[in-house]
Amino acid sequence: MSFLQGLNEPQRLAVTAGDGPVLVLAGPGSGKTRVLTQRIAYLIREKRVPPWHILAVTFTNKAAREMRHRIEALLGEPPRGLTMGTFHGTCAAMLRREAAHLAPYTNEFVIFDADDQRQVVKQALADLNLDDKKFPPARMLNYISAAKNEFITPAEYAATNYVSEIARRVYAQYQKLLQANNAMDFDDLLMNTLLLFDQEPDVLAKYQQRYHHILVDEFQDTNTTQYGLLQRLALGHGNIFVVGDADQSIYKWRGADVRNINRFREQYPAAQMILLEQNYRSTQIILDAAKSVIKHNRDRVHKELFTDRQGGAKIIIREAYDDREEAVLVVDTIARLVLEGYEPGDMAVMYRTNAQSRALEEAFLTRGLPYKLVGATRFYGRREVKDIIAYLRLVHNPADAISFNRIVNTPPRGIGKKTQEQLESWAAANGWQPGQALLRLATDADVPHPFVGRALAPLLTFSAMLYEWVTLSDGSGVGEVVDLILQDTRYRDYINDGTEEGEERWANVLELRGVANADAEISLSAFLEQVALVSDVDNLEETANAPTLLTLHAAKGLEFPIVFITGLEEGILPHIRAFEDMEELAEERRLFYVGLTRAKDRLYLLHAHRRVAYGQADAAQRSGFLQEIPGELVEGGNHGSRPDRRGSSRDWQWNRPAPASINQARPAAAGVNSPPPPRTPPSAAARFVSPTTRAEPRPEPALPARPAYRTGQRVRHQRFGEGFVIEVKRTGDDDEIIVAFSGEGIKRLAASIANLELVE
DNA sequence: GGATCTCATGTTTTT
DNA sequence: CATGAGATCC
Repeated sequence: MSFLQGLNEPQRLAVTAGDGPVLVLAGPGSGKTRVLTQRIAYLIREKRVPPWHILAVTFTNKAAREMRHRIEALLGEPPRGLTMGTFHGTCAAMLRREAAHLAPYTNEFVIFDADDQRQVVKQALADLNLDDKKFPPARMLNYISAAKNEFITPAEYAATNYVSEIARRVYAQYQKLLQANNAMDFDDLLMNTLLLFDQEPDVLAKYQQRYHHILVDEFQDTNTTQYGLLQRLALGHGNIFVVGDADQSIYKWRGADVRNINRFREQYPAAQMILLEQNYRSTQIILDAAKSVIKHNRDRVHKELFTDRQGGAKIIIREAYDDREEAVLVVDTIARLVLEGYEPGDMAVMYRTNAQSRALEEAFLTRGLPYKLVGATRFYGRREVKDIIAYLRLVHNPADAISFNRIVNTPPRGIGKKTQEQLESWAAANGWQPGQALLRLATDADVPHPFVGRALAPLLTFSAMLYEWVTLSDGSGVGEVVDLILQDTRYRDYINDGTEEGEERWANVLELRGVANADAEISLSAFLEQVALVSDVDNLEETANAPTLLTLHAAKGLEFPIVFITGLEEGILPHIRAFEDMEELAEERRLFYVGLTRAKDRLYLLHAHRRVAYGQADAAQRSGFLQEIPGELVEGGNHGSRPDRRGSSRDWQWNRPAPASINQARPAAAGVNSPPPPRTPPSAAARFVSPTTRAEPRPEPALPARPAYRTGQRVRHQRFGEGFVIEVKRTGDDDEIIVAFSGEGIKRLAASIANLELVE
């Protein structure tokens, strides 16, 4: 029984638990993924449960993929028929299969993302003659989403005040529009599945009979609707195995309800409860810090987490002058740790908001170091990518008015506002959506229509194109359809305007084309579903050996030997929006806790003295959460405000970090040209690196040596090739060198980074 | 009809 | 700052 080996007692209990409800409360790093995968393997191998009788739900596609691989490794063969995926993905599949019960939906329904949702809300507001200034679409969407997460239909929606009464009406109209577009939003996937279960007992019975065992990961982040789905499916056999950790609940804002854990215990009083308290991930120091922090939350069930990894490197807390400097500190430290033998891919930098990635990216780019970025401007959120997907969606589902509106005149083809209005009213009069109306023009030459004069020609052209694509899509690969669309619309000319940005956009289009071509067999429908449901973490490349930049939310479920958490300031973490509400503050603390517990070996916590927001720098205050870490766990102690720096009249030591590039980071490379040994404090980078990371005490590193660049000097650059120096600017600690390269034009380079070779 | 400009406006976290 | 909406001009 290889898959029971190496399990501790509670893990073994969980893996081999008998039938009936089981609740596993699993601390961070306690091997919950292991328990889930091994239990599935155990059920299949030992209990002779056919894989198709098992449903396993995870939070991300990536987690699902990983678990499937691990199960396959345990079994020695793929678990054929096992249903494993996200709630959304699993529900989408069921809805697609049961579309016959979903009128007016057809099985060609599309999934609308946040952008599309906003468009629909705006349309709904317009339909109801409501001012979208007074009722911002984003706010309306919050109401709508909250309702759906609570499994409340428009008819059941109880308005308690003026705004929620408006929200109720908008919600109702919004749903109508979605149906007219044959579209569902993310929440609908869950909600409509649950509605289907409740309205069609036969359908529910079918799935109850199919799934004898249900396993759920990240149970603390389920919402009411998801709970309802699980509860319905488990009626009867009651074989529901859930794993979660209330301390890692960080999606309350998305409708997740930690109380589902209590609800579960009430609903299944006989449920076995198993605590996983041994942490296999972090050092004692890191675990102790995390425990000290989370202890400040009230009303939580105490877990006694422990680890065998006694001791460990102390936690390093540093203040930078501003966010740019903070980023440089991080990158400097990463470069140094790499020199010490750590793999770049072993490191992650985490932050509260996506906007914070910017400074970090710049620091990496300046250094010429690669990084992996999760989120921010996600690939599938890019304008050009969304355009192409909108074309595909329209081909797939001509009723999709949102996609139609997006591309009807993109690229511009002479179908302006007025023509669009005309088209819309003509379509409405016939009970069509605009896309369907347009197709009529191509398929039915005699159809009476109101278009005359200038508007007619572009409409007919576009109509013929759309018809051509629809025809082609029947029986051809997605890639071919994409190619024809790109060709017909001359999309490249439109997007690639000769600027660097245009190049990039076109490259993104080509990348999407690559995705479409990757699988020759995939249907348009499956392709669209796939691109709608991927998350950023799903696309996280394992292979590239580079540090990962990601939000604390995205970090959930991941682990790294070395973790940096930046922006530990009041207003950032905890976020300013959480100040008023104790519950939200507790969630911010859990978020911090999640970040802390991602680290295996080393933890660096950073905050800045000034932070740029809205393009303006403001004084920032150290996060109160930092105070919750005991001083003995922190390198040099945990001093709230550090007297040696605070109150010093000048921040000069932060003004310009000495860039210690990888090539020059060898300590004290004092050459002939180097300045005298610093009376000045060491560079920011040097101060940041913990002394414990060094084998022995050594002199403070000197600033990098400065080779003698002179105007006219011929130099060679690794990437740019040969050129000659036009100008040398001595600036503070570094020289800026302006070089004219024969092939690449004029570049400004930082001497310490560029690593120029002198050419005779 | 379309391009370009200004202005204001607001940023958490995401399947 | 960065995006979006609205106005203005071609």
